[in-house]
Amino acid sequence: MSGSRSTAFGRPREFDIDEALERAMQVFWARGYDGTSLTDLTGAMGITKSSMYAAFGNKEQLFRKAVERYAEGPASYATRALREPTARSVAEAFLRGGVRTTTSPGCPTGCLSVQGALALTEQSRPAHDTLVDWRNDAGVRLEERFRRAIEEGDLSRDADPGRLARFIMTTAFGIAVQAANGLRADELDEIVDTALLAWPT
Amino acid sequence: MSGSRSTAFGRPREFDIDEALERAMQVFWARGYDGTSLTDLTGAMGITKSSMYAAFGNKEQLFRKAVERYAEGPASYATRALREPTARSVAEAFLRGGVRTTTSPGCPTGCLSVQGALALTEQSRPAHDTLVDWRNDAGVRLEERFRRAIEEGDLSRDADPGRLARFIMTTAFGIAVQAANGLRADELDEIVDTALLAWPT
DNA sequence: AGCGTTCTGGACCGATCGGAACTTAAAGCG
DNA sequence: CGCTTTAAGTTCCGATCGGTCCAGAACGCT
Repeated sequence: MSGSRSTAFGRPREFDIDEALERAMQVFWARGYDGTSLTDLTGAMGITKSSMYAAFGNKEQLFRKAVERYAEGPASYATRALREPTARSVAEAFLRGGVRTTTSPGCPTGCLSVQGALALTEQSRPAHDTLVDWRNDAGVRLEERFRRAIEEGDLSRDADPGRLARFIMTTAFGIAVQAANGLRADELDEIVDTALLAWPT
Repeated sequence: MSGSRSTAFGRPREFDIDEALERAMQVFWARGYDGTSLTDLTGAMGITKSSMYAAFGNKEQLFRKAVERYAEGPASYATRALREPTARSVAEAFLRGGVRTTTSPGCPTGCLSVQGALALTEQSRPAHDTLVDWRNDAGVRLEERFRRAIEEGDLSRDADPGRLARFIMTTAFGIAVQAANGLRADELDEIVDTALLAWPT
């Protein structure tokens, strides 16, 4: 973890490591892991390969850190949504947040967790697995939140938390693909409206 | 279009062009356009690069032909679904078909049209555009079918065909991602059940 | 000043990328 | 039999891939 030590010993870093990571995240977001070369990355980050390797390790570790930054930044709506008071408002906040992030101006369309490494290749396996785990974790957290909602009484005891979580996650993933397909935010919000019609009363 | 001429003039082709295309489709399906190298392709196809170039042109054209084969093969459920008698049964057949194809044993999980080239890179732009067009076309055909259903009276005049089509497409894309995520067919079928609860009465 | 430590820029690495070229092989036809 | 045509197999191409190495530069510390 030498990348975050700010107590300078030796020559100080000449670039902003957060800014560089932000740029790397944007490139991975737009082009995916396989489609992004070191030249793409260092070009966008404004640093040389040696600086990148010294600060982040290698391409694979840089991707992992970019995903972490994505989770805490553009995808932070997911964690925030879990704090909504009812299961239904959790689901709605989750989907609305997905719409906003996948269509945010100045950012690539779509979702890094979906288009970062959906296909599985030899060299993208670590990146692929990272994203599979993250997507599944998100579903599990949603399921646990829905289970709590049943205990709290704002969701019917007949409801299946796992099934609802998988449905919401599916809708969110579909929205990410549609955003990459060029759909506008208002069209995606209509999709959220429609999906929520399936929500148990 | 010299690839399909079977009237032999000159040395006859020693491999089955359909079989080779099938293999190429499978590789693109699993690894995506960017993640697939010519070595991957020719290795799976059992031919050399020169044979591939002579028969299919280049990697990009091979991808296009693989997508066409996918559309007529594994994804043919989409066209068949449109012939269902009612809008609702069209939607259900479309989604059930998606579940079956994205979880078919012996084939890669997920959907070629989604994971073939979701991210946009310099070299994948043609493949990416091909898939964007195809996905949007599928939505348009669904929308037209729903519009016809309104005229035929099996769908309410209050329904919005475009909105419904986008919702069904979104669910189908989400299912493709979930399949790539490792969900089982029965879990995906539950998602279809849930999504159809949003269908207008 | 000298030293240890860390960062920078650029040269360099073997491997692989998509693709072209060239030779050899197998067919029909006169 | 040549002659033409097309496919197969091999070699080679320039470019790029992810990654390493090294000399020099910029700091804190003594």
